[in-house]
Amino acid sequence: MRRSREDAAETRRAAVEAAARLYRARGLEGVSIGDVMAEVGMTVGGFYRHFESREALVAEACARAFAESSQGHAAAVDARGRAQPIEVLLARYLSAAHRDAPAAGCPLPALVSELSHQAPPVRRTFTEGVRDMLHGIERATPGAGAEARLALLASLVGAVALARAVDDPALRDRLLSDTRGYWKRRLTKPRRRRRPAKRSA
Amino acid sequence: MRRSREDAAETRRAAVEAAARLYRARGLEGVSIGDVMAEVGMTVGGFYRHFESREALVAEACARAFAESSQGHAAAVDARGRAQPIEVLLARYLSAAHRDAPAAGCPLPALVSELSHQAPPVRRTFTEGVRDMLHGIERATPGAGAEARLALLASLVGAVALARAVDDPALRDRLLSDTRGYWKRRLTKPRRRRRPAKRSA
DNA sequence: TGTACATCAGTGAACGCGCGTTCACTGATGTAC
DNA sequence: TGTACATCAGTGAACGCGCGTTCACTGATGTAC
Repeated sequence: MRRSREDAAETRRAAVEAAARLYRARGLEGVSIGDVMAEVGMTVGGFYRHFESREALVAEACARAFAESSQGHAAAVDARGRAQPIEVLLARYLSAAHRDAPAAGCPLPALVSELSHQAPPVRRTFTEGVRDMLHGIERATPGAGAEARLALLASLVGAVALARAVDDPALRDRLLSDTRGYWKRRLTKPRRRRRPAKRSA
Repeated sequence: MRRSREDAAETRRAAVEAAARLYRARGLEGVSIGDVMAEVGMTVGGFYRHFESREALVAEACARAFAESSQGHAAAVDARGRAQPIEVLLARYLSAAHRDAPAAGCPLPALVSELSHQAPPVRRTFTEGVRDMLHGIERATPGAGAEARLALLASLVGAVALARAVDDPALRDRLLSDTRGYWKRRLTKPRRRRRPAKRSA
């Protein structure tokens, strides 16, 4: 039952996309090759026509997940190429919608603590993803220092990961809203609408 | 080969302790019951004399890991029961030593992203651990607001988890030191050695 | 205190299961003439 | 353009393996008298 080259390429693409979703939703250990192939309507056997090993798929799916999600909130660049204000990034990243839909969200909170046990190629991909997100933050916080940016990155990832892990609804919400409130105040305090007003003039 | 009641209790205790270490080091999916029993010098069969199931051990080992680690840096209480200053908590939690020894460290960064896939009892235990750590932070930051404390909690967990996940040594260090630098400045800015100095007196 | 027996902590083999990977096979697609 | 053949995407069964759990067994410990 050979398929055309286009069909085959599409199968491969769909498998990577499905894996990128499933891994974020259930974790790297929670998804088998059979799960991924079933998701694209095929059986396990065909997998090895497209990928050398399970690990190869994991690495590729991670890369794809980062690409997808940085087109979303993390990119912080709008349709006209302007950096989006930090408020938008905070509101999107630290939203209940993001917390409740890991399959379509940022791979960082979904996979952080599994990653130290992964093979080098996967960790390399992940590291690139962290750098990408840091660049997004830099674009969105022109006035902030390097330390604040790293602390913000850690805070975003930690808040979403914790909000997903915890089982108390109130705490799940507070983790997001308080973290959002803190950084919004910190990073938009000056409120320079036109110019900063002099202190007593 | 029956053992005395004391020996049996010690076996159980040692198994929980070993599991608490192994789970933090290798993740919940990376440790089998055989691994845990081998660590205490026994074979798999004996396991079910002490625990109802694997899941029961996971929940208990999580609780134990939190108890251990809150006696360490997270407690923020010294030998005389005084709350330790926030600098000490930051320096310990965001240290290379903590990053490089997950087996003895805080379970939060070690297990966060695996937790949303765990059974209810494990998540409940974990949630308690998050609350404990938040209380530790509250004791160490008497002047801070609720939002800052949640943001700090998220930042601590995120920074250590990311620092472990990433494979670039420079970034591994920056995640810790910049996050530490940011919060130290934020939370100890006033520098009131004795009293705050009046602005122009 | 001493003896007889029940208990049960730990052993090690066995179970069913799901996993990653391999393989002989099939038949539509691609290619050479 | 038409035909003959090689290619190879996908199938489905099989493999070896490690896992969580069960079980008959063992012999030291605990208990009843």
